[in-house]
Amino acid sequence: MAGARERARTELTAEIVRLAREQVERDGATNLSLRAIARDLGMVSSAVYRYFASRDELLTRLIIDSYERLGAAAEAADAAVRRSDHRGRWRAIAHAIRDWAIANPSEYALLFGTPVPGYAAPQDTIAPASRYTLVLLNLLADVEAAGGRAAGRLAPPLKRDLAKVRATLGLAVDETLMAHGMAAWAALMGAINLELFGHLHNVVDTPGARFDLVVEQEAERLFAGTTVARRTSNRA
Amino acid sequence: MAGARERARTELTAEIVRLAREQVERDGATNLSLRAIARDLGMVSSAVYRYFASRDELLTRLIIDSYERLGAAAEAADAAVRRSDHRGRWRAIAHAIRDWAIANPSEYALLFGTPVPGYAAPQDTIAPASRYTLVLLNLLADVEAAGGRAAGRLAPPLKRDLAKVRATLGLAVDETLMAHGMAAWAALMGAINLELFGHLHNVVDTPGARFDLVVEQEAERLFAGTTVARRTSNRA
DNA sequence: AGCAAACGAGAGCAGTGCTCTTGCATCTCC
DNA sequence: GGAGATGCAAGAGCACTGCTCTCGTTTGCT
Repeated sequence: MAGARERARTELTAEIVRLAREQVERDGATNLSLRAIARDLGMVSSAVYRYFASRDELLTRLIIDSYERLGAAAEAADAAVRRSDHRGRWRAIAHAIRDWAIANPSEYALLFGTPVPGYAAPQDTIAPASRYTLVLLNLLADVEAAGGRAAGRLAPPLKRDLAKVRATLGLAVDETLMAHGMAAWAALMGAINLELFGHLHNVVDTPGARFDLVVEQEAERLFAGTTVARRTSNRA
Repeated sequence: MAGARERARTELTAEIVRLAREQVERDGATNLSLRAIARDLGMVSSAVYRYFASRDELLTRLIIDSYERLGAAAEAADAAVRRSDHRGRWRAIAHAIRDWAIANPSEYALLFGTPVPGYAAPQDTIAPASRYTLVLLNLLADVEAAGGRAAGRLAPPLKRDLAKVRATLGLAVDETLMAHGMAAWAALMGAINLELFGHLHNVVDTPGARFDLVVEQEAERLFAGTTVARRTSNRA
């Protein structure tokens, strides 16, 4: 089995992806060049098209991989904290996402930056894309199970959407709590975006401290009503 | 005065910018092509370089214009609300920013999406860039003047940075309140980003309703302690 | 009137994504 | 094991891109 041809194919495919990722990290996604990859490989440009039908297809592959890495980072951070320490888990997840973004700015931009105009995300990206959000949703479910509730009243259409999400994912999370969780998610991503895309220059030089603030504020909002876990070590 | 040559120059410059903006709106910033503009103008591509030294310079011009428009929209929305109705002003500003983003997605992406790798924002973009944030900061100053205070303790380095900002801008805003304002700002931009860049697909179909939620939550956080304005019409 | 600056046109360089043909290597089926 | 189908790399080529340089012409200022 594993004919020489097939093995060469998978190896070359992996090599292309590796070089592509290097290029994206160095020059950004817009400057990804199939021809440059071909040159590095000692091949002619048309040969690369045997492995990826187009530049977009290669980009899609990179996007999927990046989502998986981000998801893995979030999962690992979450898993390292005691299950009942919801605040600690939130902090860990949020910082893991930010740390990953800081460490891999080009990849983060690939996922959360400007979408390429012509490019429509294919179906096979949505599963990996939801991996890191699932970590947050699972945390919400645990909060709910521990008796956490969120105050407030939701607009009926939003409530309906969220009920649908709950049904689809099979998660036991109250719509209101989920809505608060999504607001926290938006604040988290917004803080990272502002920091990473340079909108804080000439404003604040310590984005890390500001990020902590956002995380803490969201924690306060999400877990203020939670009546669990005799207050033990809550510090990160 | 206004020699024919000079007049022709300013007219052509304006025409180039107009065509460039059209192109960005239609095809996105990455697909902006000087050659295409030259074609539309009936000129040869090299002639355009008499007016803009490079593609980046033209993009910078577009960015500045867009920041000005966004700033103007925010200012207008703020001005339409009674000064003492801080909640209403926050709502108006937030919705104005979002509405502008929805109406001009490509321009918004130009401002807040992935920065072009090689591109460093020139000095002359930072003043227009801070125009819409100034609207928010002025609101904070009014809240402060009305006796609004924010709870919580800030990390010393963040507090120092914010004090510097206050000194630079000459704004009378407590650091803690400013920090809360910046968190609200991050949440606002995060919500818009997620909505506009398609990260809510397969999650929530009514981003408008969800956006309202974020705005309301931030309003709650910012103005909970404010002890002003006998509660009158607070509805948008 | 004379001169310098501004200007548009054109050719050209280096790069891009992508297609098509051509010949060789490999794998598969009889 | 040989014959035919398939996979693959190479090369040429098309239609683009940003940008540079040169070369006449037009314009405006002195």
